[in-house]
Order: sequence, then C-alpha cells, then structure tokens
Amino acid sequence: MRFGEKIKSLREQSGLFQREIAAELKIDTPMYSKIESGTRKAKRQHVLQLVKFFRLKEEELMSIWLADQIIDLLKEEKYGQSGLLIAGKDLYPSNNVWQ
Amino acid sequence: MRFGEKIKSLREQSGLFQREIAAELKIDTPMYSKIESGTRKAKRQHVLQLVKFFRLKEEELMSIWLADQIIDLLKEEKYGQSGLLIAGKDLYPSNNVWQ
DNA sequence: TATAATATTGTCAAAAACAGACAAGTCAAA
DNA sequence: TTTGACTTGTCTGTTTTTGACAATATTATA
Repeated sequence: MRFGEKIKSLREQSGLFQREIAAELKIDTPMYSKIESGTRKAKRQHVLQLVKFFRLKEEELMSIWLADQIIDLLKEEKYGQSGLLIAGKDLYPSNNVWQ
Repeated sequence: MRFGEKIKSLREQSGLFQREIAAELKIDTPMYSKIESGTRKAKRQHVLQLVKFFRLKEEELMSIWLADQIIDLLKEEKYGQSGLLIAGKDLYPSNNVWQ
C-alpha cells in the first residue's frame, strides 16, 4: 500500500474530511488531495504530524513514506532490484536477506 | 562499494587520468572529481557512457548508481530498513527475500 | 433534479535545488 | 621549486519543486 492510500484509509476510518486533515497540516485542501492521490509528496514534517494525529507508531507511517520514495526512484528502472539489494547490503549488512 | 569508488577503481585499473574520463563525459575535471568523491551525482547518461567506455555490462554500473541514490535517501533514516523491505515487496513481489 | 459540500485537476509565480563553469587551492613526483 | 593531477570553493543560470488559487468534477442530500 502506497502512502497516499494509507492516509486516505486512515482518514476514512476516522470519518474525517480532507479539509480537516489539511488544516491540521496547515496546507490547503487541493494540496492534501494531491498527497492522497500520490501526485505530490508529503514532507517529513507532515508525516510526523499525521503520526501524532492518528496516534500511530512512527515506524508505521515513516516506513511507508520512505518506501514510496524508493518506489518512485526505481519503478521505471530495469535494474532496480539489484540496486535495492546492494543498498540493503551496504546499509544493513547484519541482515543477511540481501545475500 | 559506492558509485564514486567504483568508477575511480575502474579508472585506476585502466591507468587513466580524470581529465580523460571527464573529456569522454563532456564535463570538466573538477566536476568529474566530485562525482568520484560522491559530492556530485552522475547523470544517468553519464553512467551509460561509462558502461560503454569501460565495456561493462549495463547492470554492473547502473545497479550501483541506483543503490547510491537509495543509500543517500536512507542513510539518516531510522526506519530505512523497513522502508526498503516494503519497497522491495511492492516492486518485486515474486522475490520472497522481503518476507 | 437542484444545490451544496467535498474532492480533484490545472495553472502559475516564487522558492529551492541543481548543474555547469571557472578560479584557486592542495598534493605528490620529478 | 616547478609541473601535472586532483580537489575545493564559489558563482550564475537552469531546472525542479512548492504553495496558492481558480476552475472543474463528483458525491450526497434536500
């Protein structure tokens, strides 16, 4: 699940309108709409505000937000999978899933 | 190994000067120096030129170049590993390394 | 159906980030 | 101490991103 879908489902579960979340983030409704649809990227600060607002664990939203950016980076790339594994090995060598 | 180190080692193995690679890429030597040191990012086009120049398989250099960008994205991130795994699962679901 | 509220899309100017270019610096070898 | 290779710093023009607003579309409800 991409970041936009995630916050959309959180919002709908809470029975809130975009306007209310947008106000919380101090952005206008069109901007928030674009974040939900994935045509604009949320700022890190917005993610943290949403974590507090929806009372989530930071990792739950941050990891999806980061994944989103990686997906955007690799989605048209032929060698994305190799790149991902190399990055994983470099950053988190103690995890042996990267081979 | 990061992208800059990689092309530096390829260059040194070939016994060439930065000036020669820079000319090939049609950039000046300071710019190329910065790419080797990782303070500037190579363009995709540069990577492809280097693949031809050093007669490499495209995947060998492209995957490192992509990994570099992922590393820059995640290196200060607390939840980078989770993000990486989520992205992997989303992009390449048939590979089960992402759990 | 009419209308009101919600949500989406399009556009544009301002701001931020980035690339290219050059000058000036360091460093090592001769 | 001079030369050549490399690095660092800075400036400017370009590209990209952002925020704001207008306009349109969609949905809910009277």
